[in-house]
Amino acid sequence: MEPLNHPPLDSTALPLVESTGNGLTSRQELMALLRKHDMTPTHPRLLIAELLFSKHEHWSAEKLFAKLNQPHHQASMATVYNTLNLLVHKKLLREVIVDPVRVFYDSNLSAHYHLYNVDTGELSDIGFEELVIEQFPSMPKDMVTQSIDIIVRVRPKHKAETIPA
Amino acid sequence: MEPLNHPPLDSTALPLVESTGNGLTSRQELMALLRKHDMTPTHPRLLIAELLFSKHEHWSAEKLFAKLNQPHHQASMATVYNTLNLLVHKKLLREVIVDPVRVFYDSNLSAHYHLYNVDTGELSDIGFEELVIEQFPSMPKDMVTQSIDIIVRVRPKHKAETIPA
DNA sequence: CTCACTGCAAATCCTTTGCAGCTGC
DNA sequence: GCAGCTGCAAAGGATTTGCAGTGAG
Repeated sequence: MEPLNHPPLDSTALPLVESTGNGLTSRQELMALLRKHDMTPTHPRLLIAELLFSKHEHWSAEKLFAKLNQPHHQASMATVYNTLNLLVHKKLLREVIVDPVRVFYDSNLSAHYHLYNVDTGELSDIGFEELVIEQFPSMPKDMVTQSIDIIVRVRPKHKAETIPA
Repeated sequence: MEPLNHPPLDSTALPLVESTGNGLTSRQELMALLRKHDMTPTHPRLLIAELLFSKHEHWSAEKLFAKLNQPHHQASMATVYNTLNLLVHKKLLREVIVDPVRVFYDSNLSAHYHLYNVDTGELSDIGFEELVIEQFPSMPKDMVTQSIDIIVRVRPKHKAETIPA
């Protein structure tokens, strides 16, 4: 899925690999993926990559760490963060900033947007076709668009607003 | 400036007051504003409100604190945070989350979007008319849209990408 | 006078870093 | 074997909190 009516994105902002997610990527494929991006395919990294790339899902560092700390799975928090940051820099992973205290990582690199349930902290996708931008502002000269993040914050209709103090 | 082709926003998500910013709001007006929202108009709060509401600008807690700590201006960091959070809850201020480590506060409550310069950390406005959403996804039933945050991340064309490790 | 607000400092939370030991190739 | 990676624990930075003192009405 390529940007259609998007303004031109900086080419380096586009995925450097074919969309990795979705399928159950095999061990071999994961190793190849890491190697291709100059990352030594170590055990912890493979475990992390397996979770991230086997299926499009939104992960937080904490959630990932919790999942890893099951039998046969392990990596330290530091390694989880290191690997996540590395994957983001390598553009194999997208950082979704919805809340200063809740950063999500998304292996879905195709153009899409996000729906954030403020009540539950749940994050879900809005397909690229579901939200159409017709007119886009002209960019300042010498500037390139790196990404367009759209977050639609929703909450349950019934839930009364909590306004403290 | 009212939403035009936006999907209907939850009414409580709309400004409860006439757009306060822009003009140089007087001391009296600021006191009235705070009182109207059940906030005791104390000295520190007035100083903070003065900076926030006299002109549409993007403030971080830190920047605000720095500005306050000049002669005749003072408030502790705790009070700055307390006041900012309070104003956000009262919907007199909008939180703009662009970076987990860089939260901005915006007194411009009218519908608009943001342009974030990744290189300098500078945040600027994209007018509501400059970016037109033509098609909007249908919301899950029982859900109301609280806000639509659009952040266009840009960086200087010339600047080489920094990919560590 | 009273309740709410303030400021300080300590506490939290998430994330990063320093560094010694381990591991992929 | 050696560079690169890991884990631990300590450091860091931003925000929050506890609490005694202060000030608005």
